Formats: sequence, C-alpha cells, structure tokens
Amino acid sequence: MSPTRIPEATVARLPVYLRALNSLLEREIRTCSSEELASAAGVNSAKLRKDLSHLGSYGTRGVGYDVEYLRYQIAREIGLTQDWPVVIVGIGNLGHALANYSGFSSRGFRTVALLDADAARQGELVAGLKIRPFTELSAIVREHGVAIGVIATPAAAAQSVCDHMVDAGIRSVLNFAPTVLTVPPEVDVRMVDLSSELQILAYHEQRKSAPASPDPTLDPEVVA
Amino acid sequence: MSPTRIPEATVARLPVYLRALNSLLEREIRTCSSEELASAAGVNSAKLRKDLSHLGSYGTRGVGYDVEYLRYQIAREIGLTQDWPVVIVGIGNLGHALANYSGFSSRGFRTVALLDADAARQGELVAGLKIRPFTELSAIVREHGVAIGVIATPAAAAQSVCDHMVDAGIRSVLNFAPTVLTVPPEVDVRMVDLSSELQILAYHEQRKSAPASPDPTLDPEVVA
DNA sequence: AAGAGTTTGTGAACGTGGGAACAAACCGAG
DNA sequence: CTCGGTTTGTTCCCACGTTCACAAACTCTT
Repeated sequence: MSPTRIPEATVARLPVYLRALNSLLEREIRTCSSEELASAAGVNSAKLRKDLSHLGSYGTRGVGYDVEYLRYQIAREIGLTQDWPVVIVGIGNLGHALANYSGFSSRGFRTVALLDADAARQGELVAGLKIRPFTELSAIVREHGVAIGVIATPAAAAQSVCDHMVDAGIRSVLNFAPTVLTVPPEVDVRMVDLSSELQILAYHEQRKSAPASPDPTLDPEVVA
Repeated sequence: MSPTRIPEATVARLPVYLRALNSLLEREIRTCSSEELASAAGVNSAKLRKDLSHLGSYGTRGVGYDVEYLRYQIAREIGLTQDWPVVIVGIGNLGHALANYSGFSSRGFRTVALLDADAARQGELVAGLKIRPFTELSAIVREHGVAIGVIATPAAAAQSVCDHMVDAGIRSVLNFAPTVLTVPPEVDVRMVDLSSELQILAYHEQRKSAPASPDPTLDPEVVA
C-alpha cells in the first residue's frame, strides 16, 4: 500500500490531520474513530479513511485509531521526524511575523537565518536572530544544508531573490510575494496569496447578496 | 454563457489573471493574446481561455484580448468594483502585518477597524488606525456594513472570535489561526495555513532526496 | 464458541478539472 | 471579395478527487 504515490489532495490534508491529532492528545484522548478525527479536522469520515489508507493500514477495525501511533506515522510520512532548516528573506512586516510564528518552530522547522537587502536593517534583532545581508544567502545554505526558503519581499524583488535561492541550492520555495515565480522543474514553489483569498471571499459574498443578476449589462432580455 | 455558475478552480485563478493584467497595463501593453497572458499568470493558454470563457466572450478571434477591458470585466465579476469594508481581529505580529499589507487596500478592500481583546494594546496606532476593544465588533459591523472578517488571533481564541463575528452579521471569514472553524452553512471560511504550506513542501522535499524507500520499517522484504 | 455490534479499508459510481485539438471568427493583403 | 494567417471559444476525452456503500475484521457479551 505505502509504496504507491500519495495523491496531492491527500498530502495537503495531512498537516490538518496532524493538528487534529495533537489537539486530541492534549486532551489526553488516546484512541479515536475516523468519525471523531474527521470532525476535528473538518472533513467527512470517508475522505479521512481513504486519505489514511494511502499511508498504510494504521487503524483497527471495530476499534479506531491509536492517536499517538497515527500521529507519528503521519509526521514520519510528511518528513517532520527530521530537522528542516529554513531561511526567510525579506524582513518587513510579514517577514517579521513569520520569524515570530511559533507554528513553524513547533513542527520540525528551524529558522536559521533572516536576510534582508536593506542595509539599514542589518544587525537588527528579530525573534532572537540578527538580520543578515542577503549576499550571505549562499554561504548560509551551504553551512546549514538549507532546502527550504521563504520569500517575504515586495513583489518586485521576489523573482530575483528566488533565482539566487535556486542558484544557492534551495529546492523548495514558499512565496508570500504577490507575483508568479518562474523556476526550473525540479524546484517546488508554493504560493500564499493574501489578497487572492480576500478576492475569492468577495466573489462569493457578491453572489450571496445578489442571487439574480448582479449586472444588468449581462441580461439584455431584462431590459427588452 | 455568463448566467452559469463559475467553477471554483476558475474563481481561484481570477485574482491571478487580474494581477497579470495590471502588470501588463503598467508596461503600457494594451492588447495581449491568451498565450501571453497565460505565461504572465503561470498557467497554460488552454486553461486560461477556458477560464475566461466562463465569464463571457471578451476576446476577439485573430486578435486577442483588450487588456483594460478584460481587467474591468474580471474585476466586476469578482466584485472589486464595489467597496469591501473589512475588520481585522487579533493585532499580534501577523495582524500587524496584515493591517499594513498594501495588497488589501489597493484592491477594493478597506480596513475599517483593528480589534484586539488585550486591554494593554487599546488605543495603539497601527497603520493609521487605533486598536479598539473586541467588544465593539458588533457596533462596527453594523455601522460600516462589514461583510468580511479577518482572524489573526491565537488558535485558542479563534472559534470564539468567529462565533461573535457570525453573530454580528459577518458572512465571510479569512482565518489565519491554525485551527478548524465551525460555522453555519451560509458563512464562508477560507483558511490560510502557514505551517501546512511548509509541511507540504517538506513532504515533497523528502521524496526528492530519498526516491527509494525512506523508512525500512515499511519495506520488510528489504530486510528479509 | 458463536453471534451481535462496531469500525476500518476499499471497490465502484459520480462529479469536477485539465489539456489537446479543432471549428468558428476575425484581420489584412491582393 | 476572396484567401491565407492568426487567435479565440468550445468540444471531447482522460485523470483525479469525492462520496457511497459494503465486505472484512475486530471486540465484547452470553
């Protein structure tokens, strides 16, 4: 079962399951059914069971899942049993927030350096780390074996920063800058687009308030 | 064509197209083909054309699209031609960054209030707005007709904040807190999960470095 | 030991989305 | 006006993801 590739949609949900399991553990719940875990994760139980079946057969029929055991298996599958050094480039408001975000460090992720091109900010202390010049990127990546880079720069700088990251050997990029990044095929990019999310909400909100026809120019027959 | 529902996957890409069109306009490009726009948006041209065809027939065969016209049509479809007042709750590091994020205000979104439960932060000035007590939520929503709320609180507070938002009449929620929110069916929630994104990258990164079998416990036959 | 009651893992049906390929439609030259 | 070149809008097909429904497997009681 395990040797087969895990569907992308399932991979995207594994972190959610992991959080739900952690939450159950905090409440000292040792065992749970697919129904309980699914409800904690906000999905339906059939989907949850199919997702987990892609990892292996870690439950017991008639009983459910051992919370601790399942949590370990998912963490191992994602790769959180190992250490992931991360660099953050662009320490503006957002980079600042990311550096202080406990959700990164609490999983296996360790921020090893904060970089910024702005000379005026060099040496400033953020989340216990000194801001260093962007030119040190390559050396830092080599020294710590960094595989993941986070871009929190303005859009105009993002592609150039990304190119340097790729040159330095980084193969996974998390991009917060509102721009499309072009990378070689072996590099993964995930985009977190704050304003897109709001726009998607706005689209649905608009549909809620105007169920019929929001714009008369689209409905000539109403006028006729 | 337009009266039909627009697929969710298409809606999620409209903001990307909008940004690409803005970028073309800044370079004073008045007309573009589906190929050019697709490349600027990081998708293939067939997908782009199919997406646009869901909105209507705004291109000209043999010629391409008028950048300005198409931009307006997409903006109108999303609902960006109207004003969207927004409240942000939880002015920690992340809330701070969101309040200052220009990508919100530059589209039709207007942050009308910053709320925080922490009494010590009341009155503090962030991005030109005073932080106000969370208890004023309902009055603010009524006064400004707020339909969209942003949650940037710690996970523990998020569900309670969300419940108050729904009570106050908010029907779309953008959630940055790392927790699943439960809402009535008429309310939309979109989740932006920073640590999930990193975990998804880590999963793929792990697969890149260890193509065969990352864990011997899963491959008994290797041992046998 | 057998049967009743649970709960997982999976096979099959269904729906959504993506991509190739092509017909329809437009422009410009002659 | 016609023809060749170009680009859109759409159709068809395939792959992926979701959900239902059920057999397999386990526990507990009698």
